Amino acid sequence: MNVELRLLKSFQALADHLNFHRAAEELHLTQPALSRQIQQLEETIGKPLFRRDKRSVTLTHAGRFLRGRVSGLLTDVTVLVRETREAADGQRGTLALGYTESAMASFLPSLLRSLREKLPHVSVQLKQGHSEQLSREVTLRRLDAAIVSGAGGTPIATEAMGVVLPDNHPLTVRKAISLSALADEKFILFPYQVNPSLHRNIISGCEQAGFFPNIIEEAESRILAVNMVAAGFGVTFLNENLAHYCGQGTAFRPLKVPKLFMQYCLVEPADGEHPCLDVLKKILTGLASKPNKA
Amino acid sequence: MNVELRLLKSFQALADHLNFHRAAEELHLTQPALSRQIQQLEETIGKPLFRRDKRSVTLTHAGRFLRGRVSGLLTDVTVLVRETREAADGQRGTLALGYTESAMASFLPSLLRSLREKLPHVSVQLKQGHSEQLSREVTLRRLDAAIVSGAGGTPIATEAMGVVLPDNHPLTVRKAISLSALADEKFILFPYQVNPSLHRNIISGCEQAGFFPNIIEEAESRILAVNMVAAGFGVTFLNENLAHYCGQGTAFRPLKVPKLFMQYCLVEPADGEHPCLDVLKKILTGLASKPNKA
DNA sequence: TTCATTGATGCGGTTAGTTTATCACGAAAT
DNA sequence: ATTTCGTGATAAACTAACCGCATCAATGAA
Repeated sequence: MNVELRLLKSFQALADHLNFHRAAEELHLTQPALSRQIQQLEETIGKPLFRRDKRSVTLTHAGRFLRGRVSGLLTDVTVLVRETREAADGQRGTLALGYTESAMASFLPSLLRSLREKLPHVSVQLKQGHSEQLSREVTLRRLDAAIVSGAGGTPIATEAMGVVLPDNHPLTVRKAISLSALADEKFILFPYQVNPSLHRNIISGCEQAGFFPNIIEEAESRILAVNMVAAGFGVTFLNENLAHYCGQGTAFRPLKVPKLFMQYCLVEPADGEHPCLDVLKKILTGLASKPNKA
Repeated sequence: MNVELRLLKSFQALADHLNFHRAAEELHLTQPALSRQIQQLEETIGKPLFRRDKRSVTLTHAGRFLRGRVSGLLTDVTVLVRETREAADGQRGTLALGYTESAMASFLPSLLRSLREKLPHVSVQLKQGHSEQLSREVTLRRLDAAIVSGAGGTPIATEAMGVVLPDNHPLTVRKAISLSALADEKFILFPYQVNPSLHRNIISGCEQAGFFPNIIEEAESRILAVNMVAAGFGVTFLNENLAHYCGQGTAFRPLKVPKLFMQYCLVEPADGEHPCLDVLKKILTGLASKPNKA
């Protein structure tokens, strides 16, 4: 014999009314049906829960104990059902989100803040990584989605790039620099494997400006690239939003049109139906309407 | 449509195995039955919990959320059933116990200590009062039982009484005093209403010793009676176990046979089937075997 | 193709639950 | 004392739910 929630609900009603007829009425049952249910519950427990005094029903010791606990259990169940429905709508649960360093350095903080506001009960599990690696983890279902720089998903944001020059460089006199003016420079770029799309973007951009960039170094991080510029190794490109990375010994200048752009994409799994992502995308379109907010 | 525990158990099994056949096997069901149950659960939730990929079953977002919570709920239920069974055996629940001042002053502390040891999960709610009042509350079911002095229940302990004399009283030279030697004394007793049985006991004891006691005062509490003895109003009777109540100006002397006794009784309700009381009675017989332990 | 494995579905039988009607008991009213 | 009402338990008939069997459709492997 097995306990079912229906039996516990019947028990609660009877414990409240201490009267089979009225309790059955509240449960939309007939009195004999309730009688059987209570018998069944008492059978599974093994001991009587009510004392039938031919005139009135009273709780036994075990019944009193149970009464004090059923209520909590039943509300637990209804809460669980409700919250599961909310989870289906994306209001609850977990969102494992991958992101790149550059995304975190620009629009991701405000995106996450909006997400927390819209979905306060969703726990966002963040994991930083490189674009390629994050995309792989999404297809392996170890991440629910990832925000990467480069192609490979739905575009969600673009950021213009600028040039980082040594502060003694003659071009620093200009407020903005055209790509063709950099034809003879030495370039420090990201490794191709870390962000192939950006790498290709830069090279094709230079080729359209009439030269092939002389890449003398590949730096693992943006800060390292800036430091190498300060040390005089060459010049590098940097998102306009990250211009504050440039400190002592360097100067940041935006590019003239045609600019170079860094593309951010949202990578989702094949049958992606994670409901939180719908909310996230809605927030993204909201952010896009007021560009470069971060 | 309503959620039943059977459905949640089936959900858990399928969420564990992600395979209808193996989950059904574990549940001692056939695969179609499980299929229907999952459909039914998804119908009540309103959203799918599993993604059937024609080749494999995976959890949806809502399913993942639910999986993390069902386990706790199901164990809550089994724990509740188990603890209710324990409550029926008296291992859990509440015991509302009335007691008199004198009981607490003698054997009740050790009784309660034993009770806590035998029934650590039973919360004992104590209420002090006079015998008559406590017996009434038991019949009104506001108390599960009461330990009173006097008749009216099953006898559980007897304590010999002694005499409290002013320390300048000539009888203090004797180590024990016969009741008949007190024929000419003035007596301070408990009010009749507070403990009629004791009152009657004392008077009939005195009559058998050949005199009717000269009651000059009725004191509400034992301490008060002792103080009145110290003030020279007369003499009083006191349980031997409470001899330490006698301080400055008084002297306690046991009675010679035939002694006076105070009877303690356990008062239970008419259909008393509170399981904790069985344990309590077993402890009481244990205490009786080593008398005057407290 | 052929076979095995996946989950879904239609059907018949069984079980469990519900209803209606009745019984046995006790208290209160007459 | 008798009647009347209200209590919960019970029997029989009906209904709905559920389970198991057989089968189907879709997919992947040999």
